[in-house]
Amino acid sequence: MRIGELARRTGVSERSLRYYEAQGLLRAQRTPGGHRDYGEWAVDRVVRIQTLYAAGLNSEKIAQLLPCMRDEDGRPNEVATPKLVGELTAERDRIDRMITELIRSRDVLDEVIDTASEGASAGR
Amino acid sequence: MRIGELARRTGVSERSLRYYEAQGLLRAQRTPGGHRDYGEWAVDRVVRIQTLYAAGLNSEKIAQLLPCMRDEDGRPNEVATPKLVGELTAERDRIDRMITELIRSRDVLDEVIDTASEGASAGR
DNA sequence: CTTGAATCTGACATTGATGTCAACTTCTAC
DNA sequence: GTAGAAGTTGACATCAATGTCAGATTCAAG
Repeated sequence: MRIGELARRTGVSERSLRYYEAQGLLRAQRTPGGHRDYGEWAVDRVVRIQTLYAAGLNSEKIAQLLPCMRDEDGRPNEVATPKLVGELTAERDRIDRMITELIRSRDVLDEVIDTASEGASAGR
Repeated sequence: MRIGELARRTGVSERSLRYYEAQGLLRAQRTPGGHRDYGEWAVDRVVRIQTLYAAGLNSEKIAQLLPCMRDEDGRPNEVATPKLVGELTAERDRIDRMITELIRSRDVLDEVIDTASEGASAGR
């Protein structure tokens, strides 16, 4: 498929897809005329990239991590080096702390929302 | 206390504290000479601000939200308007989705880390 | 008073993914 | 072959919190 379809199917802009390629996250075959041509696997790949970006990893870490991830149908292409494992562990812990903080923030919002809703239904 | 001490005690840079003030998030008394003078309450306030920033809220939302939060010792100073409640609910749901995504990312990292660790201890 | 630490304001830089625009090329359907 | 849709590259803009620097002022202690 070409870039337009991939963008539509993943909800990611063409601009970002080209950026991913520049970052070494997403390779594409080229047509004789130079247009990018993606296989079905690209959809899954883009979703993964987005998820990892959302978790606060930068392009470089994602580029190192992707080949170590298990495909739905197979084994990883690479195994993380000890250095990478160390960095990923740090990321993991960061994400863990972030989850804790987010839960706290969510609880705060819930309380404010609840308070306002109670106040709206009765003059407590 | 003055800005240096507040920065030290909260781990937030002086630059950011001044920025919070400019955004209407953090008020300060002023000495006759114009230096900022904070009460003890400021420490807690800054921590809250940081937590909400980490949750992806922008300055404007935080400014609206802060007066609706319950102080440790008392009731909120304001109750959220219906409009604000709507916006906060959207934020709450966004945070909720983000937590789900983060957990997924954390799991992915754990798997990659575990795979590499297994491989290091035995040739499986 | 003096001196050095701390603070003030204001300006400019940074970061990194993404938006947007321009000029050009390729593809597809007629 | 031709028109219009879709794709290409490259450049510049954006956003928002924070870093950093400069020059001036204030504070606190001797």
